[in-house]
Amino acid sequence: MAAELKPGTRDRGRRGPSMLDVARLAGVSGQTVSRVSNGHDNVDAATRERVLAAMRELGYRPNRAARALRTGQFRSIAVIVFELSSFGTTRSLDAIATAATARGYAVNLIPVLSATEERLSETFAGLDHQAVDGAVILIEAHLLDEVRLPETLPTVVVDSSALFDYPIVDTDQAQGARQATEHLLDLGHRTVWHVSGPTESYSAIRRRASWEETLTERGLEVPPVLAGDWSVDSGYTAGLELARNDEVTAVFAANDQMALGVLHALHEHGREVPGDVSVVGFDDMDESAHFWPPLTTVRQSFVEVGEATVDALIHEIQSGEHHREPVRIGTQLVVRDSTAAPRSTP
Amino acid sequence: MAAELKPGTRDRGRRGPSMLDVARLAGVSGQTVSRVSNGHDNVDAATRERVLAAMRELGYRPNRAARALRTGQFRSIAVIVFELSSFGTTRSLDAIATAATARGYAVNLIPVLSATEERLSETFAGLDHQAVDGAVILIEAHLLDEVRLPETLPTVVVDSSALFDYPIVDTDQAQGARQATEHLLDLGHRTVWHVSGPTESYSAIRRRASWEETLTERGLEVPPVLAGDWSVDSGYTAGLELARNDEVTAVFAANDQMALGVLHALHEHGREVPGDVSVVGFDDMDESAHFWPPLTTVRQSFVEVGEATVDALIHEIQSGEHHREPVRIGTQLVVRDSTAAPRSTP
DNA sequence: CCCGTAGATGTTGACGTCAACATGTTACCG
DNA sequence: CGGTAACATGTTGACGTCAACATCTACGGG
Repeated sequence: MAAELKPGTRDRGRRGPSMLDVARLAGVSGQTVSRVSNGHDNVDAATRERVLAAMRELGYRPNRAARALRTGQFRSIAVIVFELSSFGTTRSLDAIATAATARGYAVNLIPVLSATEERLSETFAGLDHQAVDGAVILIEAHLLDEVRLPETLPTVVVDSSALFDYPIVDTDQAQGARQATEHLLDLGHRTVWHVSGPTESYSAIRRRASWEETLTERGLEVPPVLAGDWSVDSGYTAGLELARNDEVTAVFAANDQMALGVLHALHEHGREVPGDVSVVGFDDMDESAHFWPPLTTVRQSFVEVGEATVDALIHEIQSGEHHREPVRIGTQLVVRDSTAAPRSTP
Repeated sequence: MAAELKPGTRDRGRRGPSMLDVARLAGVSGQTVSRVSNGHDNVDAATRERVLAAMRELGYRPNRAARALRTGQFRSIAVIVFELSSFGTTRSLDAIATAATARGYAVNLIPVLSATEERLSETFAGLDHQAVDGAVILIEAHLLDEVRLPETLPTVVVDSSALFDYPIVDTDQAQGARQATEHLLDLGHRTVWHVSGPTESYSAIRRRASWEETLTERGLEVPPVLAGDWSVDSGYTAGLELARNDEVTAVFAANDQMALGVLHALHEHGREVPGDVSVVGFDDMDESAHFWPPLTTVRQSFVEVGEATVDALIHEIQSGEHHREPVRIGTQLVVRDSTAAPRSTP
């Protein structure tokens, strides 16, 4: 990609017109301009027209800094992310940014440079320096347990934690994991192996717990868990182990990226998918439909989670109260070619 | 994922301590606090210590709105994106955010809700409402040709356009495409087919031009281009066509996602990779090493592009001048299993 | 014909910070 | 020992906006 600068001169340094400039041109007071600018209705229609015309003529834009200084609100929220490499994080960020923008809030993207406790503390402390009214924390919760959250700022943690007593918005991880597991069992598999996300992630923990519960409910053996970290590489490593074990006929990976790694390892070892082994993922990335074979997976609605998250945060910002009603966003199983009945059903 | 709110009370509404509170506690004037706060060196060491102690005790944080109002600078840049679905965009955003944060600038993420001209104009107009000193535009350039860029704001367009006369920072698209094409030719392929990015993208245009040039230089036939749009789906569609054509033995896709689509189509039609057809991508996504077969691709350094972009923008913000020296960031061919010599070299 | 009232508009001051300028203090020079 | 540079610190006002309050006008009822 290329970067380019706009040519031509530009009067940097000179500030734009202020409310008073508009007021002068329209022959009214600054306050009236303010009222028009904020959409208050106690302004005569003709006056409003005159002010709007003046605004247009001067190219007036309200100064956000002054407004924020005066009102004490920035109309801006921070989103703290660790890495944009994981599909889930990226999608959530997109959804949150879209929802916030639609609600008239700006989004401050704050990357944590490395996932050490120290950096994280630094970032949270720095949050007070940012011009924001609240924050969404898009980082696996475990890291937070050691770290003091900002105390003076409304905060929503996406991916809940044992330390916080009531989760507000969540993809229904349990439902999704159950759908994946049951799909494989219903096809006739004896049991289902699991490649989990990092133990520090509560999403991962819930998916795993639900997988285990589903097996137990049916009185089935629960195979040992292979722990990954959401990355393709970790899925591949787990896959190598699974490929060596002839007993494995069905695998549920906690996300699509790890599922891809598993597929890779199985291919390498000449185990056919879905002939020898069936694989299910979680997320439904754009790519998943084109894996080889196309991946059966669980689709979650990042859009809904993003909207609910932003709503909860804005509600807290504006009212000072928590939104106590938990919201569960449903999941949907998408069946593709990576799953089939086991070759030899006894 | 889950969202959760911090429990406990919090004194919303009450503002934090101001400079004057600190000044009072430290027994100095507000101005001295300001000097300490801004790291000026004309403050006595003992006084500075006293002020810092007072800041710590009160939990003082400078108010960004007031500072911005006073100085006229927000120390914040906007990044305008269309969708976070494409790998390149996401990676660039990550790199830009990291670079900007490291340089003390906040990042305002501004999503364009749909890629219509109207929405784009709206977004650019709205830029003046944002509390930012400059903007990075991370949208394929073609859309911009129809749209007035913000005029009063330093702006850097990532992915240059014919309308802007000097690209500043760029992955060396030409070099990358040449590496990919030559790699295939050096393996003994007669010619190389190309699945291009959207014609509105200048990155895509350059990759395509360089591929064509490389073939022409060697006096080889230039096959018709298959036009994609960066998406996996479009790669799959192009792949279907390529799979039907027995003459095709080597394909260069303009990004990894489309390469994945091509692989899918080839598999479906029973054409072996790399036995029958070799495939090269562009980007080196995390996933690419685990495609089946692992994908040969061109790695580009988003980090360097991001840093150079932010540097150029900040330079313009602070000096008012354009940075005229173009920068080209090199690419690197990563050879994996998706490429090999053609089966029958005549 | 006066007063009350509602709605439109104006005036004032403060939000927190920092640049510019003013003042105070120390120390070194010839 | 007066003069003055070099440095530390203080005072003042303005950045652009909006809430609170003050004023003005028009109109209807008594």
